[in-house]
Amino acid sequence: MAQKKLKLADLAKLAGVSTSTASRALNNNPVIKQATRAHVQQLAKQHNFSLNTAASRLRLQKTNVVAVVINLDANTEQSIDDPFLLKVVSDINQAVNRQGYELLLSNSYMAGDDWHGYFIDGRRADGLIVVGQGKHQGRIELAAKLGAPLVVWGDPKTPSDYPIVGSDNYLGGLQATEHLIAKGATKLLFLGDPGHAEISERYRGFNAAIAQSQQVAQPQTIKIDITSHAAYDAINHLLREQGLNFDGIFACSDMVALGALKALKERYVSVPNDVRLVGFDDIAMADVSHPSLTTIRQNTQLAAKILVDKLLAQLNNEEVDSQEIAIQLCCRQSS
Amino acid sequence: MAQKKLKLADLAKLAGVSTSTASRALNNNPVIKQATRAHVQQLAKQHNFSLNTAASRLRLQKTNVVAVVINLDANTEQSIDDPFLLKVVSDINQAVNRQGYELLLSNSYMAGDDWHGYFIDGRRADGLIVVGQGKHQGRIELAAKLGAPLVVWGDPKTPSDYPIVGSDNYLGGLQATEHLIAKGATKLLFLGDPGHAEISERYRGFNAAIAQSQQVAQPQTIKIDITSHAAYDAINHLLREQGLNFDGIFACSDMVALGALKALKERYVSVPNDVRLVGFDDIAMADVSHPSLTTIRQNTQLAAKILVDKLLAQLNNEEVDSQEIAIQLCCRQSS
DNA sequence: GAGGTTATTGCAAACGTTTGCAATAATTTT
DNA sequence: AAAATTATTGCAAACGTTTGCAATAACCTC
Repeated sequence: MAQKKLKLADLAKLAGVSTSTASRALNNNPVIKQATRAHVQQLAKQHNFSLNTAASRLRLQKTNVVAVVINLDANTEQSIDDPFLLKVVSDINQAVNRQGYELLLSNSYMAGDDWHGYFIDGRRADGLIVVGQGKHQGRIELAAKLGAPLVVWGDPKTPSDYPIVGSDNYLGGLQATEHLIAKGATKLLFLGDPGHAEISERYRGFNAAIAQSQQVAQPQTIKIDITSHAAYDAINHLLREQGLNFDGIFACSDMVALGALKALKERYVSVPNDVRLVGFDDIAMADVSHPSLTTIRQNTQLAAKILVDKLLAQLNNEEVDSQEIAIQLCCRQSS
Repeated sequence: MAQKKLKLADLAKLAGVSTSTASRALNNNPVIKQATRAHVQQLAKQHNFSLNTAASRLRLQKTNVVAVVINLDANTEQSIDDPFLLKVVSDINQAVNRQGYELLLSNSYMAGDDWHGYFIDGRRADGLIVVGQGKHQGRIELAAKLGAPLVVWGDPKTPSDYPIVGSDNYLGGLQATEHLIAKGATKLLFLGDPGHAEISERYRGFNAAIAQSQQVAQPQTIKIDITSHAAYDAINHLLREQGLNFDGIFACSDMVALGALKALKERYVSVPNDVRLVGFDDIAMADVSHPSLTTIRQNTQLAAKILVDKLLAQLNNEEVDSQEIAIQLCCRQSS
C-alpha cells in the first residue's frame, strides 16, 4: 500500500517509450501510432494512473475548474440553507460535471473583494458563476471589468456588462397575480423585499396585473426578508393588528409562502377559500405541503446548463449576453 | 485592462528583491527583515497580486483542497435535492473554509471507481469527505485501503477502517419512539428502509423502545425510499387498504414524515390526535409545516466541523476514529 | 580592527506536465 | 537502390513556485 505515486515518466518507462510519447498517447494524439497509444492507455488503466493536475495546470495555464460563489447579503441573510439556492448549486454542479469541469464551491467572503485575483489570477478556476446578485453589484462589476470570465444567476433584466441568467421574474409576478385575481382575489398582498433585484421584477409584475384589472383594490406590500420565519411573523402581526383584510397573497418565494401558510392555518384562515396563496420557485416542499402550494416554477436545471454554456463560451472568447428563462405556473391547491 | 498577469518574479522586481526573498516575504518568513516583508506585502496588496496556485501546488505537493463526494445510490435516489443532504454540504463548506481550505464538490460518478487515483493521486485534493455511505461501501473501503485520507458522513456504529462521523441514530430512534409511546401511541408504524446503514440503526432504536414497553402492539414496518413522495404513496395505500390501523409513526427522515403528513391530512386523519408523528433530521421545513413536526435534530454544523477536523488530523498523520454526534429531540406539534 | 557570530539575501534546482522542433524509422516514388 | 516523402518518436525547454545551501552584510566581542 501507499506505494510511490506513479508519475508520467514512470508510466513511460513501463511502456518503454519516452515521456512525451506517453503524454501524447494519453491524450490520444493521432500523431502517435495506434498500437502505442493503446498500449500506454492500457498500462495507465491497469496501474490506476492519473496525471498530476497541478503540473498539468501549470503547464497548460488552464484549470478545468469553475468556481461557484454564493453571493449572499450578509445582512439580509437569505441563509445559505435556503433550499432553492442549494438546488441551484446542485444543478450547476451537474451541468459543470457534464462538461468535464470541476466545481469549486465558495462563500462570497472567501475571496475578499478581489475575486478576479483570487480565483482567476490565482489559477484556482477558469471562470466564475456567481449565484445571487446581492445588493452590492459593485464587486461583480469590478471582477467583470478586470476581465474575469463570469456569469451571474440573477435578474436578467438588470443592465450589466456581464451576462445574467435567470427567470422571467416580471412575467412570473404577472402570471401569479393574474392567477390570484382569476381565482377571485380582490384584496392583494405582496410579501417580499422589492429592494432585491429579482424580487423587484416580480413586484413589477404584481403591480402590472393589478393595474390591468378593474375590481382589484389597492394592494398591500409587506417588506420582509426572504425567510419563512419573517413571513410567519409578518402575517401573524398583520392578522393581529388589522384582522383579515386581504384575500390573496403573492409571496416572493416558496419558503416565504410556506411561512405565511403556517400563520394562516394556525389562525384558522382557510387556504384557498379565505385566502389564495401563490409562491415562487417550486421547491420540493411546494408539492408536499398541505394544501400543496401553487407557485411559479423556476427551471433551475435548464438555467444551470445555460449558465455553464455561457461561461464556457466566454472562455472561448465568444460574446454572450443575458438570457431569460421561461417560467411556468404550477397550479396546486393553495389557490 | 487585461494587463499581463503579475508573477512572483515581476513583483520581486518591483520590490527590488530576488524571487526567493519575495516568496519568503509573502509567507511572512521571519528570516526576512521585517521592513522587506512589509514592503513586499504592501506591493502585493497594491497590485492585487496572487500566487499561481498551480505552480504552488506542484512545488508543495499540497493542494489545500478538500473534495466532497456526494455518494448516492443511483437506484434508491435519495435525490441530491434532499434538503438535509444539501444542508450537510453547506455546513461542510463553511467548516472547510474556516480552516483555510477550499471545497471541491463532486458527484460520486465523477471519479469512477478509483477515488484515490482521481482525487488524491491526481492532486485535485488533499483529502476526501464522503457524504453518505451508500449501499456499496466497497468503493469507500477501497479508497481507504489505498491510503486516501478520508472521512465519511454516515452511521458511526458501522465497523470500518475509516472514520465515520454521524448522529447517534440508535438513540435517536429510541428517543423518538419512546416519545411516541409516552404520548399514548400503541400501534406504531416505521417508515423507511432498514437496509440503509443509518436507518437500520434508527430502526433498531425503534424496536428497542417497543420491546421496553408492555402495552405496545407488534409494530408495522413499511420499507420505502427516502422521499416524501414514496411516503405519501405508502400512507395513502395503507389507509385505503387497511384503514387507520396505527396511531404513531416514526419516519426515518423529515421529508418522509412530511410526505406522510400530507397523506394523513388529505384523508382527515388528525395529527397529533389520531396519529402522532415524529421525523428525523430537523430540516428547516420541520418548523414551518403545520402542524410543526416533532423530530430528532441532527447537529450538522457540529458534525461538519468534526468531519473536517478529523480529516485534517489524518493529513497530519494522526490516528482518528469514528465519532457519534449527540442528537436532540425537538418536540413540536405533530406529537 | 580582526575574528567570530548572526541576520539577511540570492542562486539554482526541483515539482510533473506539455509541446515545438529535430531526429529517426518506415514507406513510397522514381 | 537512392531519393523523397511521411509516419512516429524523443530531446529539452517552459510553466511559476518554494527551499536547501551558499554568499554576503551587519553586528558583536575582546
